Amino acid sequence: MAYAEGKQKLIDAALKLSAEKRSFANIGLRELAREAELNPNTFYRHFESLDDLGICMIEDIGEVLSSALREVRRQKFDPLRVNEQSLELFFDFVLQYQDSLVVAACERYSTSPTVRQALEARLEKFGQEIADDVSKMGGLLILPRKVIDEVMHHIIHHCFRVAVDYVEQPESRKAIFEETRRYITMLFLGAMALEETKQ
Amino acid sequence: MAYAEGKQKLIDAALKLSAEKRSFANIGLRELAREAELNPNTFYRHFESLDDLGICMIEDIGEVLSSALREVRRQKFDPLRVNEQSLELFFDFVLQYQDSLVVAACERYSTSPTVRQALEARLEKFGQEIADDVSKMGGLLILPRKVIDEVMHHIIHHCFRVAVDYVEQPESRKAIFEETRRYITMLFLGAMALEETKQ
DNA sequence: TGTAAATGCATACACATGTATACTTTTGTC
DNA sequence: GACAAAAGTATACATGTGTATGCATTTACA
Repeated sequence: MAYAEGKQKLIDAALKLSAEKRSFANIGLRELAREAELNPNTFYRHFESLDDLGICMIEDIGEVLSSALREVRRQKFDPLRVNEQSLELFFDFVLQYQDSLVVAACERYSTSPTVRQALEARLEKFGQEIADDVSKMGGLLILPRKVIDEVMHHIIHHCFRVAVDYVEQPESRKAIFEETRRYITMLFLGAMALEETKQ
Repeated sequence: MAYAEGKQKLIDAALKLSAEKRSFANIGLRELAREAELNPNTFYRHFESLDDLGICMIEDIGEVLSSALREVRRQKFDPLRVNEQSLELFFDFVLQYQDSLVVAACERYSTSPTVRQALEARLEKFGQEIADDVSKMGGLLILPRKVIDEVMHHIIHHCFRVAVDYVEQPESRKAIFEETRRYITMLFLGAMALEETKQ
């Protein structure tokens, strides 16, 4: 087994409560145990502090997102002609892993520097993975890898930001979808224009 | 007088503690009173709940930012040739009102929906004010107002996001500055390119 | 200046929290 | 099957919290 049953239960409880509250910082150890249906003291068997649990939770989220991404990567994705299909894939994925997405978005401003850092590192990695695909794909994109990274960085931040609203405001989904598509197109066009002015 | 002395003290305390903790949600009423050097119960004389105080704090921040913006608006600002001068103005302003900026950035994902909403409204207004200037200025920008609003929306979000790092990582300031400049240029160029493909 | 409202303080209480100590149950291994 | 480690539980305690009640002080204003 990867984790002891209780440990995983506590992590799951943390994820659920964090998503509900949009904050990991003000979750109590007892509250956590209650949600996981465990004795409060069991917490100490697995974690030495709440921060410790926080990092485990982030890693858990990272796993979920990365493995889901592996699926998405199979699809063709042309960022210049961002088609409904590829973005739909992303937003479906948002809905499927709501809690992970919401927590990832919210904890970027976490109270705990350690949690924040762990998350930031994961997000960066996430962006790189997508940038890999984009740069390999080539196509119309003659952008240097460095610029692709830069653009992806912005896109990731945008997507995680709007993901929260996308989850919680079903009536806005269409608008968010469209805004995101425009945004991505805008960024790539801008990046290319900027590149041209250089030469 | 605008506010009773005690009320303002509590708001200031909330701002300070929120910025330190990067979270308003897990501040206690007593903690607040302690920071403000007031009796815990005095809180109830001014606010009916913590949420109530939260909203007052956001409005306070809004005032600070808007009045500061009025200063900045006097300056010429050409987003297409984003020059050091205008961005420096912004980042100076970030450093000057650190706490307000940090809280504004962090509370976008606040636990309390009411606080979140109040903040979002303020930020939107903030973006509009800047868009006013940009669109009046005209210059090379032949973008429709709607598009300017859209671009400003993205820029505001970007700026508030990086503001936190700008405050807390002095060694990254130069990089953040440069990245932001590129970002703004990229967005405007992209918006123009997108507009052209329409015609 | 007198008086009522606004503001602030002291005490008190019930409750939830984090944590320590000691005990029981489950699990894996020789 | 024995036994040690891992996981889970029960009880207890000090501390911090939100809030209620009652009283003191300041402030505004007629």
